[in-house]
Amino acid sequence: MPTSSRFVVAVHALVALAVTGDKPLRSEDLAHSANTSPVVIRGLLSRLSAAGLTRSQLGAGGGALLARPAEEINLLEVYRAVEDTRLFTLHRTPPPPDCAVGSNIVGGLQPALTRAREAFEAELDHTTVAEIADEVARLGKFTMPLEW
Amino acid sequence: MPTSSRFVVAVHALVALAVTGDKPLRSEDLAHSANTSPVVIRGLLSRLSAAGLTRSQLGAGGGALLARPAEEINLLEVYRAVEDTRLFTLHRTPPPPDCAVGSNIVGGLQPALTRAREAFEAELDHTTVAEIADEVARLGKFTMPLEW
DNA sequence: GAGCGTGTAAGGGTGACGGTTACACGTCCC
DNA sequence: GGGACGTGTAACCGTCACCCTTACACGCTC
Repeated sequence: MPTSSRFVVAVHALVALAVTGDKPLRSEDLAHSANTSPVVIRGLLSRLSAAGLTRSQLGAGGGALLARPAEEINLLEVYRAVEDTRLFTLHRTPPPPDCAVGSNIVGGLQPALTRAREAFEAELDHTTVAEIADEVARLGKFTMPLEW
Repeated sequence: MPTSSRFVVAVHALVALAVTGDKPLRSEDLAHSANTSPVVIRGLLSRLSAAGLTRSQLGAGGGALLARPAEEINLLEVYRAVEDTRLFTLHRTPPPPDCAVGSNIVGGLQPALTRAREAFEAELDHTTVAEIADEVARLGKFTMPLEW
């Protein structure tokens, strides 16, 4: 089972902020770009700002901004901000303790699962939002900052 | 969002078969060990046998057996047999093509997502069911084959 | 041939997810 | 200072995957 779409949409929003520069973007603008609703975007921005990745300006002319340069935001931070980071679901109901296999399978399996998760997260850790933004600019043949 | 519990339960079943040796185990036995229902186990065994990891003996005294030595079954095979291997969900509805970010975000992000998935799968690839079974036997202080 | 065990289909309960509506609050602009 | 703007959050709903249960036809062993 895959993750939710929150991660990809959150990266989408951060990339949009990165290519736009210092101009605040409204949740409505981001929602249009990601083809979702402003409330969903605001929910994501709420998590991202709690994680220190974005900040918001209220009032007219307001919107969301990156709290840090895009070069200093990596995908692991985004992932942790918006997703449940447990990659594996254990048994819905725990195995019986009187079973030699059932009582030890989780302990025996945990190290391998942890290694897999760490390898996954390490890969996200060394990709930045700026790199994705650069790639998007290259594919879209535009230069930053992008005017909307 | 995590995977389903199918992966962990499938490994559980394979480990149970591994520690038991050549004796077939019924879906009911495996269900008891994993604290789930026989039908769920049979659904998993159906996928595992399709992937060439187990085989089933019908009739009285029948049950499931490993199709190969546990040393030759790695966790990646199990994972691929029972799970949806797409780790990331893209936008629920695709971004509009007239948006410079929306039309290129997927292409720009894909390489990073692929690297993360490959790192994850590579880790699963070099752990075998036999290793997990050994670890479970060590934790449970029993020797294989285990009598039930 | 009788019983055992598998394989699979159908139906239901549960929970996460994403969309929508609604509204209170803070902030900027005139 | 008043009004418009935009955020933040709660509540509700439809949808879907997941897992459980029941049910039953088929094949194999004894």
